[in-house]
Amino acid sequence: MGRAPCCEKEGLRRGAWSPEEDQRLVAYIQQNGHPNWRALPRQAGLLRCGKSCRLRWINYLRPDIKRGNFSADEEALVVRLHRELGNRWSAIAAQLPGRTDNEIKNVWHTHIKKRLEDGDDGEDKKKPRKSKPAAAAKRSSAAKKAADPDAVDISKQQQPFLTGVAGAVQQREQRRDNFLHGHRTSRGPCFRRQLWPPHPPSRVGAHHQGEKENNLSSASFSRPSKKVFERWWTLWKWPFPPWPGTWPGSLRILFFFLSGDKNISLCKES
DNA sequence: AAACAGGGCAACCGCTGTCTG
DNA sequence: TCAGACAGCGGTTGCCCTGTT
Repeated sequence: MGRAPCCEKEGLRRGAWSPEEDQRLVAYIQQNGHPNWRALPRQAGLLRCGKSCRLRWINYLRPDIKRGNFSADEEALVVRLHRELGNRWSAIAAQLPGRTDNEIKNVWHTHIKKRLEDGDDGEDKKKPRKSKPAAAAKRSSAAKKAADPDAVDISKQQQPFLTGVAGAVQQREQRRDNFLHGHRTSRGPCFRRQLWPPHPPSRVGAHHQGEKENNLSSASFSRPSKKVFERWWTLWKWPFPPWPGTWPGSLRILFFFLSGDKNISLCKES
């Protein structure tokens, strides 16, 4: 089965994002969320591929991104998780709030891996990795300036704007993120079947209803379709994810099933 | 001061899994 | 059951920056 390209290649910008593009993307997501990445660039007036927009948002513009060097504790956690999970960067990222899978992957390949190869197990020695001062912060703006001589430093000019966006978007995403993080950030059926039902109904509902209606409120929770629920039931024989110790949360999921209440809190209990 | 090499990170690419109709 | 469409994942690449000679 062939696959259509994710976007028309002609006439689309590539490479480093300009501050103006960033601002457009953030403003659009603030207003509408991102129910459909493919349609987003057109609707937001961006000459970018939907995948590119998604990546930019997830890896750079998202308000809850933590910038700066990894602490020794974070690195140790990455080492330990990598030992347990392998190269499942998104699963590792799920355990490090504010860090993206891409960032963790880069840090692993550029710093941690080398240190481990040199005999440092990464857990005993709590020294932070050596860093080039402000290099990371410089890079993105420098790249933009290279692409656009009139570009300004995002870190100064846009941060207040982005911070303002943070509240609205974060609130909107929070409920869904807490519940879905484990699923969405995992890859492959094996992992999902170990930790989650194959199709958490909330994700299914959110994803597809959001696509159809293209509005943010519908991109939050919704009751799963009959078909989805039947498949889920067939695979698990039980409407709850089989997590030990999570039944209170699961009971809320049951309530969610029965009530279809979109406002129910589904935060996973720790 | 200039040239070069390597490091570091953002972005891209190709693929997979899962959905709906 | 199948085809088409989508989001998301991990691997890879390109380019800028920094340190060294």
